[in-house]
Amino acid sequence: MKREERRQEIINLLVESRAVELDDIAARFGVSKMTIHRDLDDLERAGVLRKVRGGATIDAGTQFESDFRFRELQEADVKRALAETAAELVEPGMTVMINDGSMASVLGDVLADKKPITIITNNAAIMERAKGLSGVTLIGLGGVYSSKFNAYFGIVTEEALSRLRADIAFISAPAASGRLAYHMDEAVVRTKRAMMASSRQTCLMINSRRFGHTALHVLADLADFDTVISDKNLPHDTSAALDGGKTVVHIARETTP
Amino acid sequence: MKREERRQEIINLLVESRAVELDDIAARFGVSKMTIHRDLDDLERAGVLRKVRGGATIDAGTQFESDFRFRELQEADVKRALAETAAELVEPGMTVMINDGSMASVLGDVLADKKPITIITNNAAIMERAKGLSGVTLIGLGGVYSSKFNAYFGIVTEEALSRLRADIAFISAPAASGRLAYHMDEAVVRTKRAMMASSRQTCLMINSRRFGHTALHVLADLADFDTVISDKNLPHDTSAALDGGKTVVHIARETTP
DNA sequence: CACAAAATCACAATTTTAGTGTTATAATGT
DNA sequence: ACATTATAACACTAAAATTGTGATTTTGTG
Repeated sequence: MKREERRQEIINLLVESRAVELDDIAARFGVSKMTIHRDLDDLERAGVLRKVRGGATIDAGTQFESDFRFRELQEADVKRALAETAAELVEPGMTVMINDGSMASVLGDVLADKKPITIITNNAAIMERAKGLSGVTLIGLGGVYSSKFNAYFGIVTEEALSRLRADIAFISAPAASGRLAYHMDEAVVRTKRAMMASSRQTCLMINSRRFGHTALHVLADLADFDTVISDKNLPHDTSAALDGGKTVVHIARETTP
Repeated sequence: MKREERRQEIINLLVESRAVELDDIAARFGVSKMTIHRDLDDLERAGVLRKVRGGATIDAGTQFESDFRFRELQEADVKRALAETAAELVEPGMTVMINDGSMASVLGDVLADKKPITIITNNAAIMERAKGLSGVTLIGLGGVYSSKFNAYFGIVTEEALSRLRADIAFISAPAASGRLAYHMDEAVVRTKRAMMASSRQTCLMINSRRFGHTALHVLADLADFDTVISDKNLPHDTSAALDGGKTVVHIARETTP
């Protein structure tokens, strides 16, 4: 087991049980306590957890859940599966919009294979990676940078979007319930909506775990999207509610069982 | 001597003599020819030189001089001196625009001390570094990414600028002669001009070595700027031509004699 | 076209770096 | 006060990066 896997596992444990004990995880992974100390120190520096005597806890509810670096680490396999399913909607030569979020950054990587391609995004992680690639025309959206989301937002972003048009927009959301998707931040909602308005087709990418939660602002009705991509645990009521409408639901198949 | 030092030295040799011989540099650094081959291959991939049989040459005038990664390495001391002089024009709380170019990126770093500050830029290097800083509000301009300049340009950039207003704009130029500054790329010229138009004050930062050259497009008359910052080798005819006008000329003092 | 010089390739040898464990010392909570 | 837990310093190991060697291919030139 590699270092990063171990750290990912520690995070998973934390998400489930809110707290972990140092001795416990050292034994579980068969490494020394010192190594676990170092893991926890680094994860603390990254803002993912809080070290306490004898272990670590998660700062649930607050900063943490909306923290980019945390989400960056979470459930990489599901993200990749969704991204690969989404990539099937894209042909070389298309212009795609991709929004903020770690799921979206994974999509950015996957789409690099579809070149030539034009990527329009406000997501700083995608910009950073797409910069170097030949065959990818990168259009950054600009705006006020938000470190919380590692992306750009605001009037500048929205106006830029109003002048652009893409073949398809890939949108992600941190919460959904029934047929509605939610987001806690107004500026982010506005940018996502502007992307949807500027694209011929729209696609929502959402991990099934995000269902059953809500947030302050309604982002959109799932039926507003042409395509919804999720995984096999997508709640039944949601898929039933979309049945018969224009929205096509794709269930990503697991690549790593 | 480490790999990167050796490569930097190869670039320095190349800048001086326009061409280098493979056997020659292999002997000089006491490494095998194979290693030099690999150095040259990588530098060629980075767009810094052109491999020829038996060695390598610099593509003067063309691609090379306008290559970001090359300029990034060159004359770091002069750049820093100019940037520090420029920083004196900035007070905490101000909104500044910074254009593309390696000189500008250095300014970005120096300005980080003046916080709180708002930085508006199309320069990807600055965005990357300013992202992490607290006290710095970063407004990215967006646009089509250009790897040649490591920055964003185009209609999106210009329209964003038309909606913004800064206290001061810092502009740099790769060539100047007499009282005119030049640039080889039309899109870049338009962005620089848009920045000038959207700022209360304008400041040109230019290494004296850039004088005596021209390029396809005239960027601006030096007298259009409120301030011109250069070093002690600024040509006499230029400083004379600005004398008596509104433009203030600052000569950066060398920090490393 | 031949052939010497140069370039490339594939692999082995070497150096460097990242990750981990051990032990000694300091800090902490009850 | 003292049993735990945390930190620091150093040594060891595995992995990755860098370099060199010799075989093989390509290139320019007479």
